[in-house]
Amino acid sequence: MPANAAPADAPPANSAAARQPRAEARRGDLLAAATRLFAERGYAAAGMDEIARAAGTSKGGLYFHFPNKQALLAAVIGRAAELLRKRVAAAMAEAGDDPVARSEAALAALFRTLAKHRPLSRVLAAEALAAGPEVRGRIERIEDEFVALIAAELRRARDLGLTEPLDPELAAHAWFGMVRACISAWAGGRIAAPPRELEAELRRLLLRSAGAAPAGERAGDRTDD
Amino acid sequence: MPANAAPADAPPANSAAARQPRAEARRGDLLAAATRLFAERGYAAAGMDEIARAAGTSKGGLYFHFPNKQALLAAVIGRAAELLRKRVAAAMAEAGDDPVARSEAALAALFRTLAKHRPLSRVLAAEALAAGPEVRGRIERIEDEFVALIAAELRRARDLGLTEPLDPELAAHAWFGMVRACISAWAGGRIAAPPRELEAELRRLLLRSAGAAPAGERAGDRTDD
DNA sequence: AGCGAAACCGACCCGCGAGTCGGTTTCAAG
DNA sequence: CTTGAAACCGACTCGCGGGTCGGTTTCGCT
Repeated sequence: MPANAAPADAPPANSAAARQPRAEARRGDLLAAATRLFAERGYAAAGMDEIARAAGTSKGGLYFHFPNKQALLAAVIGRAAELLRKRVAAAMAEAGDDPVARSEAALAALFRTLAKHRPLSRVLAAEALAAGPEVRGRIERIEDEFVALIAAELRRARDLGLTEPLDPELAAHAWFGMVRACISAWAGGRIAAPPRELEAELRRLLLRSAGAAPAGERAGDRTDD
Repeated sequence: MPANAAPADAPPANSAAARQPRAEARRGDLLAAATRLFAERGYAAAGMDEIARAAGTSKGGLYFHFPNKQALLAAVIGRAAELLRKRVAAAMAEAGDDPVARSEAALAALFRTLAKHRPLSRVLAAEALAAGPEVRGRIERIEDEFVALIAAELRRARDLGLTEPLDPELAAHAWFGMVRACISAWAGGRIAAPPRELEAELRRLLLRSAGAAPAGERAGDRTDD
């Protein structure tokens, strides 16, 4: 009997194959549980059985949806990437044309999304890097995607004379690093400030580092959820 | 026969007990091999047997020097911490009294040391976080040590009016994050610039983010652009 | 030379957890 | 109601790797 056929990795939303919604829900639970446990105990220490139980199902059920542990991690990361992409793209689109405003918006969206999903950022930041070169590469590519996004805006800003002369790629990496470090220090309780102030202060640091004035004074955009 | 007695964790340089230098050398080889392999394959994936062999010895020999895998990792981290402490302290002492100069020096030392020991920074940055909460805490404490060092200088600088108003703790975390991100992007070949330029550009970003002029411009040195 | 401890070796043990598999339940279509 | 495929279950397998241990070599000391 052909037991496991595994719906691969990303066939849910498209085509006609959208099987029972119940399966989709389970898949979601599994992904959520995996994210939580990977973050809490670490990739290596989190057991498949444990994850399955945490999602209210069994090992067999888990292996029906994901062919192996690596694939599970990959799915978790993929989901995270998609979430971040969506939020950042939306924020940038809403910010208009000004490259400084777009950079600000992108960073703010990144910050808020990561802050809202601590376990996820933990997985992205640390646990996943210990799971082998393939996954490590995958994460690096996602990071670079965002860095490139920001670097492009920074280049435009620089060429328009809105910032000091700088290396856009390097600056974008540095910005990303700042956001990450602050998020993780905050998530670990090593910074006391509430997210709102943290974000404001961080924004000041970022803009000053590029030598840019705070875009237009139209900063009061609402992008919560 | 009492086989393993394990020289604990840090008794080498002090007191009279400095046993055969040959043992000390082995210990060093072991530590080096462990650092390399932890960085390359990850803590979980690196096997004790593999590490022993890479150091030119055997499992038994490895277990003579370190009681278990965790302790080996702890020793690797401890060694790294000591190296960083030494370099940074020396650089700061050499930089005199000016808090901006001291911050610059500390960051530069951090940068250079990490850049010179890629595998080590990899272990510090990622692998070790996946090895359990105890080790994770240990690393966080080391980081916080340096962050506190820089934060203190930043606070002084701010109170002297040498920088814009800012939150020293947050800024220190952000600085640390910038350095880390740039190092890891560079080590991964994702930034092309040679270390010298990278360091210079990074220094510019750091100082601008605090709104501080390079220390040299206020003293005898002149550094136009 | 001869003794004893430090240093080292590597075959073996054993628990743990990823992955398997035959079977059972759910459910939509006919 | 029947049927068969999708979805799910959980006991079992099995290799891998951390840790052990009895034995062997090195070497300082007298």
